[in-house]
Amino acid sequence: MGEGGSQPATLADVARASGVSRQTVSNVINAPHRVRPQTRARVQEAIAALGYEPNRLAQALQAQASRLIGYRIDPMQPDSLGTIHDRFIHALAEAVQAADHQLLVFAATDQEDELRTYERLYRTGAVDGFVLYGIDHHDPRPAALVGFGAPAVAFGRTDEPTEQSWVDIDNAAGTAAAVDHLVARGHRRIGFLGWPEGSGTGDRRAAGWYQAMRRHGLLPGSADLDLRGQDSILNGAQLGLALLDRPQPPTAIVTVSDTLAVGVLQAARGRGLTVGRDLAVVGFDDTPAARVLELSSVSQPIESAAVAIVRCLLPRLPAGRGAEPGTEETPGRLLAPHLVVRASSAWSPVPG
Amino acid sequence: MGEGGSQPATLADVARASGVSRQTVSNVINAPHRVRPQTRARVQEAIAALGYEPNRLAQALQAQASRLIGYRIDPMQPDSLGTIHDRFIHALAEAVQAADHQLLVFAATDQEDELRTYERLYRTGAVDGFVLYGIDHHDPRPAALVGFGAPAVAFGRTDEPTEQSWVDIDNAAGTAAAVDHLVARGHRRIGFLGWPEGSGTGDRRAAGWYQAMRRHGLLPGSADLDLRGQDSILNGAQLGLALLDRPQPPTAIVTVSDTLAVGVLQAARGRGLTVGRDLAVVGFDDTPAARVLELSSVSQPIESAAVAIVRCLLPRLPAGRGAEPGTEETPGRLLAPHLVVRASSAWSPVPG
DNA sequence: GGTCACCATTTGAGCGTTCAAAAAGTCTGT
DNA sequence: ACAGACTTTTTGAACGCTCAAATGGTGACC
Repeated sequence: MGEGGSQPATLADVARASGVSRQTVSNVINAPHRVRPQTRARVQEAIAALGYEPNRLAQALQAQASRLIGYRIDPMQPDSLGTIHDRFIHALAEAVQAADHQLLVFAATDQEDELRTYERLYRTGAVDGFVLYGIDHHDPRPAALVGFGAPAVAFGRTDEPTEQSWVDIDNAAGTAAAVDHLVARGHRRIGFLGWPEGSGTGDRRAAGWYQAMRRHGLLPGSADLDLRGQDSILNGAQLGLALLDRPQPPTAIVTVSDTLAVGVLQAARGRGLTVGRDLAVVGFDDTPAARVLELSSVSQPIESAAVAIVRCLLPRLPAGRGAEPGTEETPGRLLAPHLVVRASSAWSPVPG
Repeated sequence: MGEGGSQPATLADVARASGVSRQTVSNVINAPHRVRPQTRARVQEAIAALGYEPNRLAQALQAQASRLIGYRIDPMQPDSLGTIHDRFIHALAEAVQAADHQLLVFAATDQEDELRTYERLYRTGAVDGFVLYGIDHHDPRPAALVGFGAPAVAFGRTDEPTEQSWVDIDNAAGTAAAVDHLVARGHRRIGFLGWPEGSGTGDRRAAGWYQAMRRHGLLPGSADLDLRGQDSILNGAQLGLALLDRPQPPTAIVTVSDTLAVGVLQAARGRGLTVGRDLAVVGFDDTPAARVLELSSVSQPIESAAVAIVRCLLPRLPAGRGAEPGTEETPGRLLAPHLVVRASSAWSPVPG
């Protein structure tokens, strides 16, 4: 086990110590069945004695596979509350490590720089592929990666109809679950605060509200309770006030994000309403802020998403072992979120 | 520029295309002055035509330097608000890239796993060194890394008195600045909410409050306004109420973290006080939550910290160019934070 | 014109690993 | 005892790059 601060042992060192050739040592590690048990034992002893571990750089060069996955972290946008981005990175790192790869994380100043970096990292062999975060339709990044042949899987759906190129949350199901929950509590007038049309993700969350409302026979009656705006607390407060000042105000509000929901909490307070008693609010993303503020929120199964992404990516990587035939099941590309109910939506408008 | 989806060009390809040997191409890139201008031009033309970029794996193997820095991301603790951890990773990635390195980010399940991973990554040549986050005295990690000779720099001070092994924020100066600011606004009774004794960082922040209070002649008069508890919003609220219910309550409260500060905001609301009008509050870390809640907070210069860390690490890395003699200035190990004043502490208790 | 110094370029080797093929060893059956 | 069919082990080459040393060209100087 020992070993001072000296240079790490190499295959040749182990070979010399156990009186065999380098290749035999290599075989002991990579194809033990080819080596006579007696020799194998002797070599393994030497491996343990020298604390040998194969040099990853040399393996990478020979295999033409760095076993690194590239991932761009974007600077967080200053307006919104803490995101679930950090949860995603952590989950991704874990998933990638489970597949004997590692995560190479880099920063880019803008999108042009990002694209250049993707290409450089890939062409210099620094990474074998990429994971993309926050991708939506019409994003140029997936196409650019396909352009120079880099394997990539996006979190968020891309334009490519083909193969396994993305994994996404079933956003519509999330808002629909929020509506179902509120209806079950007895709410009939349920508002929605969303993002401006055009963001696929926001549109799908809006569609979930719309479909669930229609399913419960609450449309077109509540059609005027659907407002949109940029993702900021201030906007959430303003739009929230607009809803609360309606002649027939909603008893519950579903939002497209926790950020907007926090704004609604402020608006309610501004109108003298106690959330959870006079008004129900449900956010989206289950950020730390939601936990802290006792805000019900739609939680994305982001750990499962990371695992699914890696499962999609792996077979397309040079070092991707062909995935044992038994475990061949197509990974779900659309993952179901689940609603976390907290005090902000515990209230029922009708007695009983 | 072109190039389809074919294999990237190698040094040999460029050499063939421009009619010289591999080494000459290598020299054009790494030591251009050794090559006759005419030849150089021809080779550079071929490089551009083939879109050649040196293979990083091959360089790494030859140089025995991966030019990767290892960094463990820990799962965020569920209780506190969003941290500044994500800001740090981003800043670190940028700083590392500026030095022609990259960041390898990994997850570990516990500390034992973390230490094992450090050693494995280092001994397999996967990384050249490490950056440690959230280190305090008596943390076993720095010593473990020294144990197998891996270069590492910590954010937060280590036990080693030697060399450049850490960079830290001047925590005491942060809380002191908060006190100074409040005193300048006319406050005389300024409370402090800290962490339990034993965390070096928390102790230093407490010391900053204590020293500044003494300097302004407010001690021992206000000595009973110093309370401690674990970092959670609930604790902040409870300790905040304890302070506000004193016979002579404070007019301002400095906290060791934004998390506790948010608790104080809740406590104030619970007692019918409006923060910024009846009570001043200052947090620590300048998290997104502070921005959103208009909470004054001590902001850590985390981008500068990342740069300083890389500057400490670089000369100890195998690929670390010896740092041009001109820029030899010792990087500051203790960085000054600055106070961001917002509505929560805009109030003055005395007229004028 | 030959020796020397100097610049430009090439050759050979090696970083640590694995693949492919060759060589050596072991067993069986006749 | 020897061919054939194994199994086990070794050799040589390669991945793409850079270091160290060798080679080829130029001109200057006596």
